[in-house]
Amino acid sequence: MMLHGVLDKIMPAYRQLFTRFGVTEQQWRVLRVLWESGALSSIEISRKTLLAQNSLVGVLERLEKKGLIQRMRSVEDRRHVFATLTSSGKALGSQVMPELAKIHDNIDRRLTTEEWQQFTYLMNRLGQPHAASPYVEDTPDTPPIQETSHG
Amino acid sequence: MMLHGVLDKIMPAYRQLFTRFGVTEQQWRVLRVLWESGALSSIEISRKTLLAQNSLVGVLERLEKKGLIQRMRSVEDRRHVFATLTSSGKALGSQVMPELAKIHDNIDRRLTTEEWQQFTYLMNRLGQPHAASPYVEDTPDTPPIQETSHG
DNA sequence: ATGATTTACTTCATATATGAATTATTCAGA
DNA sequence: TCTGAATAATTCATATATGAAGTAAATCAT
Repeated sequence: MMLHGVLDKIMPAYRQLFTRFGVTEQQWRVLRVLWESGALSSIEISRKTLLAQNSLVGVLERLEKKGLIQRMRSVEDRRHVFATLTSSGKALGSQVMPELAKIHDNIDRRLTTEEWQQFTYLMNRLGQPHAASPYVEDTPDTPPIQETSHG
Repeated sequence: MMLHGVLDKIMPAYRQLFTRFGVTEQQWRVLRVLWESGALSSIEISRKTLLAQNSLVGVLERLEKKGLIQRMRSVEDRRHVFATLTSSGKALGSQVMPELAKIHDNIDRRLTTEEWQQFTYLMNRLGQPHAASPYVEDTPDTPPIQETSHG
């Protein structure tokens, strides 16, 4: 509940910025990872943005419709669909970045460096189920392979 | 992003429980506050559950359709719509509670008491815009209502 | 009182989120 | 080689999330 509360308080500022540039938060997340990593397959984008594959389909569609990205199937493995930024997609990035930095900076200043470390530490702990507990998180009969995604 | 990551990791366990009982997480949030507070107006439910009014409309509709709650307009102020639990709504609550406690307990154990205090502290700080910044967040005149628990 | 506002709720259009099922490919094993 | 399991992407149905607009009922200022 507290997590939702914090998100409800910090996201509007971001959302307000993105809508001013005609994209949504999720769409921006995709643009961002593309900006940083170049061409990525849908599944890689999914991992980096924490957006589910099926949700991602629509996001990519809308981004392509806006002319910000381009999709194409891989030649080696035709199951993969790669996405790349178009020139206008890159342009949008450089326009939003400075404004984004302001918001990001403000949030950064809300905690000290030490507190941010604490924050990261606590978030990691919260994400891991308690070991000495009878409770078992949804890991049916999956082999001892460490889950990488979110579900 | 980290906040999303944590939510993605802790929510599935809850969701799995709720779907087993035929309700969604949001629907449960509503049931829970009703269980605790009795009859509540839509706007009060909205505040306590952090669900937007317009989203809440649908949630309440579906809960009513399932026979778990009942809606009726206030007589004093006919703008208010109050919701109350039906007998089966209460029954569901007592069924889910124990299971819910297990999950909640496991999450509770992931941090020590001190760490939980740290957590609460950091979350509050994160929700408040940095004072000495030119950046202004849209904070109307909402009174300083303090959230009590993390469950 | 009465028009202008505000308040509580609802509706709309659009964008996700989620779990289940499909499709197209690739891969592994008899 | 042929078949069945595994992958990556997509589709579907249903439930929200969000911002904007609309309604009806209460309040305020004049």
